[in-house]
Amino acid sequence: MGRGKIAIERIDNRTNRQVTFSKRRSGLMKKARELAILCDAHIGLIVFSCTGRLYEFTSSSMKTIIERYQGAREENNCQLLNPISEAKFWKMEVATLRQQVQNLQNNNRQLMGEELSGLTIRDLQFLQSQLEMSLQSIRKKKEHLLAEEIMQLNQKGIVLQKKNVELKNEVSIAHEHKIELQKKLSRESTSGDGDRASGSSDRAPGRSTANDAAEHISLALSIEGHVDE
Amino acid sequence: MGRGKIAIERIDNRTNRQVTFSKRRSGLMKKARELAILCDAHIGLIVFSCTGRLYEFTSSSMKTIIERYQGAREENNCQLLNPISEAKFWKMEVATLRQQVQNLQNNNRQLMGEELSGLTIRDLQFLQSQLEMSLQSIRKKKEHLLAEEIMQLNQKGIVLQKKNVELKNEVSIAHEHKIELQKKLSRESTSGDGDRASGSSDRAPGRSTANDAAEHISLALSIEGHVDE
DNA sequence: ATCTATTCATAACT
DNA sequence: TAGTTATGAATAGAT
Repeated sequence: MGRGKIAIERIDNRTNRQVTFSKRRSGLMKKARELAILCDAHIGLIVFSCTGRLYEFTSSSMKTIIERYQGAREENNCQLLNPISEAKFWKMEVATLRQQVQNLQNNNRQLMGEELSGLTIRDLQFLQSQLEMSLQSIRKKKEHLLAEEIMQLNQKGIVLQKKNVELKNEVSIAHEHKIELQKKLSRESTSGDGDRASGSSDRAPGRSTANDAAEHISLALSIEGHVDE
Repeated sequence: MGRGKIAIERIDNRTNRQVTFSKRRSGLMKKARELAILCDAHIGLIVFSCTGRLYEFTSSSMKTIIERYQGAREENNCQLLNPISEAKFWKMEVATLRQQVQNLQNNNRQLMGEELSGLTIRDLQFLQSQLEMSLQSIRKKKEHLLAEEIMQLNQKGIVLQKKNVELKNEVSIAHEHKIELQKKLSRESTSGDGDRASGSSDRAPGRSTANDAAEHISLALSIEGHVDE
């Protein structure tokens, strides 16, 4: 990237190397910062130039990162670096975290509309608009979920209706078979009556079953819809 | 760089965040390596994902870099002593607190309308009514504060008006004194004119001052009132 | 994981 | 040392 491509190997020209160091260093730091913010990562970046100057980036505190690194990098760090200051460090860490917990709890309470004394009108105004925005995104999310659920129910309904049509066809086919059989029977015996009545009472229940299913589905949808408002 | 530009702020979607973390992490590591090679720099890069996984890059050895860093930062923390168990205890405490902080942060984010994926409609419904209650109590509190402020301003206004009346009286008394003095003077000299003009121009400013103060107070009140809506 | 349209980073130049 | 620009890299979103 740049006017020309360069091989990744030590830059011989002194000035060039310095310029490139400066540019790429800031690029690297920027990327590190972005990664930390975008992905909620904890990052420590230490850079010594070849002249020995120190540059660093941390998303929180380098001390924390290094301690955590040493902790994660096996538990044998008790001898490599401080044993007593380690205890000190963790104690500090505990204090910091306790403070953080306090702050978060306080924040939480305020977001829940509690513990509002001590806030100025401006603070309250800010809180209010924050909550209004929250509500907006929650409502949006909920609408999205509901819409999805409705779509799924609709599709289920369509499938059921199709099945109903198929079943209805099967029923009428079965019915016709039955009529034919009865005709055969009536031809074999002497009487040709007592057949039309049972035929009409068979077809009617077939249609009403399909209608019931459709009504049931739309009822379910309207109930879900009411939850939103 | 990508199909679209994204703002540098925490990525809400969990999957997206993980994918971006993975991509950008390797990008960052690559850049760090290139910088180290190109410019002969000593680099240590530590990355903890938000799930706590550790990734690192070093141009040489992390231990060396960290020691050099701590040396450069002049942190003289070298004294070997005891209680590893104490350290352990505090470490545990830290772990607990970190968990608590995570939970609180999560809670906070949800109250702020972020990180809503994974919540059911019921959860969202609950969150929504919680926020609506919060808003209600915040609005109430704000109204209370505003009412208080308005009352104070009103009282201030009353005090000022009283003072204005007093001052006006003083002014008119002074004016009458002046008239008397001028009458005496005109009796002593020959001319009896050049007095009425200055008299009327004296009294008019006195009234307009009182009116200005009253207008100013009611203006302030109406501005404060607008903040509410 | 792979692909590609875009945005970004930066090598050379000024 | 800082600013500009042409070009190669990185990567967001889609597959």
